[in-house]
Amino acid sequence: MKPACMPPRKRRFPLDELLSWWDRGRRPLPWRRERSAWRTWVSEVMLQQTRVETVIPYFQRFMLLFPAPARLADAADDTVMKAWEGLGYYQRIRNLQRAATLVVESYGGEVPGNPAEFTLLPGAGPYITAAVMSISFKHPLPAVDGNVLRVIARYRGSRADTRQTAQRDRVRRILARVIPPERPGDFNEALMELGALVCTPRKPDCGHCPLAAACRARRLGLTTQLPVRSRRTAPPQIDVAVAVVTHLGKILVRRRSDGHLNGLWEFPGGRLLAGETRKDAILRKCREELNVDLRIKEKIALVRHAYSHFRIQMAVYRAIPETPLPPTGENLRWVTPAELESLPLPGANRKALPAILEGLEKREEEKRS
DNA sequence: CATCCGTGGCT
DNA sequence: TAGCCAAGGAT
Repeated sequence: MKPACMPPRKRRFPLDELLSWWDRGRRPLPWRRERSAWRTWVSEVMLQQTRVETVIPYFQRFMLLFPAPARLADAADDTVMKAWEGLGYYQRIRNLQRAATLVVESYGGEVPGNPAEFTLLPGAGPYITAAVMSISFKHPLPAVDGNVLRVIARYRGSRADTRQTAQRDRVRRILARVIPPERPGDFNEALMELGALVCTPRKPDCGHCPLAAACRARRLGLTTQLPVRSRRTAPPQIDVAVAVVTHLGKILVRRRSDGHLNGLWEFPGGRLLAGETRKDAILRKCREELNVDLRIKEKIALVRHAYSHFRIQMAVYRAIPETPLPPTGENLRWVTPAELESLPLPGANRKALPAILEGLEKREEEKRS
C-alpha cells in the first residue's frame, strides 16, 4: 500500500493485455478477411455512426459491385445510390465516389498510402485517415471514434465532455504516445472492439476487460457515470404531405439534387406551412416546383419517420394531373410500380411504399368491377 | 466549435 | 413512448 502523500505513479498502459485480448476475442467480420486499403476504407465509411450488423450485408454487396476504386468511379449514379439506400448519411457515398474518381485520376487507381495525401480526399477526416493508414499501411496514427472516447474516458476516469472536439484531440494525443509501431492497426481495432464488446455504454463487462486492473473509473466506481456527454436538444417534429400522382399506370417521382437526401427519389410534395392544410401544401409545392396542377384524391398512407435532426409525419395522397404534364428529365420521371421499387428512396418514402402500392392496386380492381 | 446529416435497435 | 446511442465529416 503506497502512502497517500506520494505523488500518483504514472500508470503503464496495459498494451500487452489489450493486444492479447484482441488476438483472442476479435470478431471475424467481413472486412477483416483481407485488409486491402480499399476494403478497409469502404468499411470505415459505412461504419460511421452505423452499427456493425447493419453494415455487414451492405459491405458484401458493395464489394461485389465495386471491387476497386475505378469501378465505383465509373458507376452510374442510381447504381451507387441504390447500393447505399437505407444506410443513411448519403453525403458519405457521394464523397466516396468523388474520392474514388480522384484516386483513379491522381494515383492510378491505387489508394494512396501516405496519410498527408489520403486525408485530402473527400470524406477522409482524422478518424478514417488514421483507421485506413494504420490498418492497411501500418502508420502509427490513433483512430479515435466513439468507442475509443468511451474506453479512454473510463480508463482515465475523465469527466470531460466527450462530445466536444477538443476532447477528441486530447485523446488522440494521449494515444499517440501509446500506440505500438509494430501493430498500430491492431491497437486501434482492439480499442474499438473493446468498446463494442466489453466497455459498452450500459452494463460494461469489467470482469472480462484487459484494462480493468488499470481502469480509474472502475477503481472509483464511476464506470456507469462515464463518459459524460452533453445533451442535444430534442429534434422538432414537422408535418409533410406528398402526392402519388398517377397517369396511365405510371407514378411521378422527382430526384432530390441537393442538400438533404441528395440523389434519392421521392414523391412530390413537402412541408406544411403554418396553418396550411395538407392538400394545400401539396398543390402549392407542385405548382411552385413542377409547374403542374393536381386533383387530389383520397389519403392512402400516413407514416412517421425519424431523421437525424427532426421527425416527420408524412401523409400520402393519391392525385391525378389536371394540367399538361411537366417535361420529364434527369430529375423528374414517370415510373411503373416495379421501377419505383428499384429506385433509391428516402426512409419515409420507402416506409410508405407497401401501403401506396396496395392502395393503387385496390383501386385498379374497383375500376375494373 | 456547434450544427447538420439517416437509420435501426434498445430501454 | 421518447430518448439515447452507434467504427464521423463537412461546414
